[in-house]
Amino acid sequence: MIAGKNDTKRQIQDVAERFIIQGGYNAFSFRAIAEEIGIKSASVHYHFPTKANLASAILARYTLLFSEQLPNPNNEKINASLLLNGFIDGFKAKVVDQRNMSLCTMLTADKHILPEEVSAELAAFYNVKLAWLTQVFMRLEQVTEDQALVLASQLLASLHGASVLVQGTNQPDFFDRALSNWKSRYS
Amino acid sequence: MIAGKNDTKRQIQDVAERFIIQGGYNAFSFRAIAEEIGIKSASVHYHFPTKANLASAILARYTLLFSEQLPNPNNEKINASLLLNGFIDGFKAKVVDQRNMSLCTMLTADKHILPEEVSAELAAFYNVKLAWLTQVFMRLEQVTEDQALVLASQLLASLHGASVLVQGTNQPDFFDRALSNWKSRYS
DNA sequence: GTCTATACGGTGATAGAC
DNA sequence: GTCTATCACCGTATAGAC
Repeated sequence: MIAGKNDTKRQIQDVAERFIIQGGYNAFSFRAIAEEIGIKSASVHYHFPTKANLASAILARYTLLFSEQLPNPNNEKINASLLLNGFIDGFKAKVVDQRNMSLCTMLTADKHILPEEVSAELAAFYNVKLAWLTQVFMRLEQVTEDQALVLASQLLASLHGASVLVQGTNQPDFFDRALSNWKSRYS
Repeated sequence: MIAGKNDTKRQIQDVAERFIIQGGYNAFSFRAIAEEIGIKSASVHYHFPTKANLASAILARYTLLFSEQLPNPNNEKINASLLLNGFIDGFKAKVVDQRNMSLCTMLTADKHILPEEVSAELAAFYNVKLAWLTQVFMRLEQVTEDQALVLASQLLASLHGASVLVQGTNQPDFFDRALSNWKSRYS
């Protein structure tokens, strides 16, 4: 066996994450997950006792992975505008090329029906992104942290909104249109 | 009776719309709707045979109402910057003050699991908004229609993204932060 | 760890009485 | 137009065997 110890547990999270990305919190079920990976729903419950437990585990894993993949915003060897464009392109790859919304956007939409356990993880994830962007903008624009946070909020809103427009209109072009001011500013 | 002929039909749509706004397409049921307005689920099916039928009726009504409430973008008696700020403030009132996402944002999130009948209505709605904003920007910036569409896309993305950030972070302040560049530009 | 079996409520939808 | 009654699922979750 090449697979690691927690292979089934990982598979469950992978499949469930995909379901959430496609249809939100109410669109994934223990039965559907089990069927897809070839086990029974009772076995899924062995790894994750409740639905809330599974969902928050997925979100925690997602946040961790995302944090690890972000380069150090204060690494002087990397140009700040390069860092920013990399962030934008990474977002584009996820939500436009793959015709999806991000996991956190989907769960945010379902916030009203989310178990507290899950919604608690969401704010933390947004703060990771905002903190990173704030650092980058401080380098790029030589402004205070407060002013950089405003820029970070503007860009992050543009990114999330662009993904909504792309999905809603069926026109992938909207992403570049909606982000054109940011791209030209730091090209 | 003060109520009009189609009062029950209207009530059903009102309640269902609220459920969708709060939890998406999978979060409303004929039974829950019926219970809230004091009838049985079979009676709901009398007015709207299927779930897809009800959802698309709600979206069609929403689009129509929205279109009717928009002022004529080319009415020279109204200042163009006033039109734009009115649009932004209207959006803010819906998604920030009421702590909700808009109906179309929610349905867009659920696009992958939407009946074709429903998803077909979505693009049309976005196009109504974009066409209106494009007209306003043509007046404001004296630019070509293509250039105005870019501005319209940028603003609409900012608005939708801001609503996501507000929900996800629990910080209503993010709306004004994310929109500050637009507001200051046309104040 | 995974299985079978099962509990129990929710779901969209329909037939037919009033 | 609204009702009762019913259908065939699907949902989360658990007990207990292997």
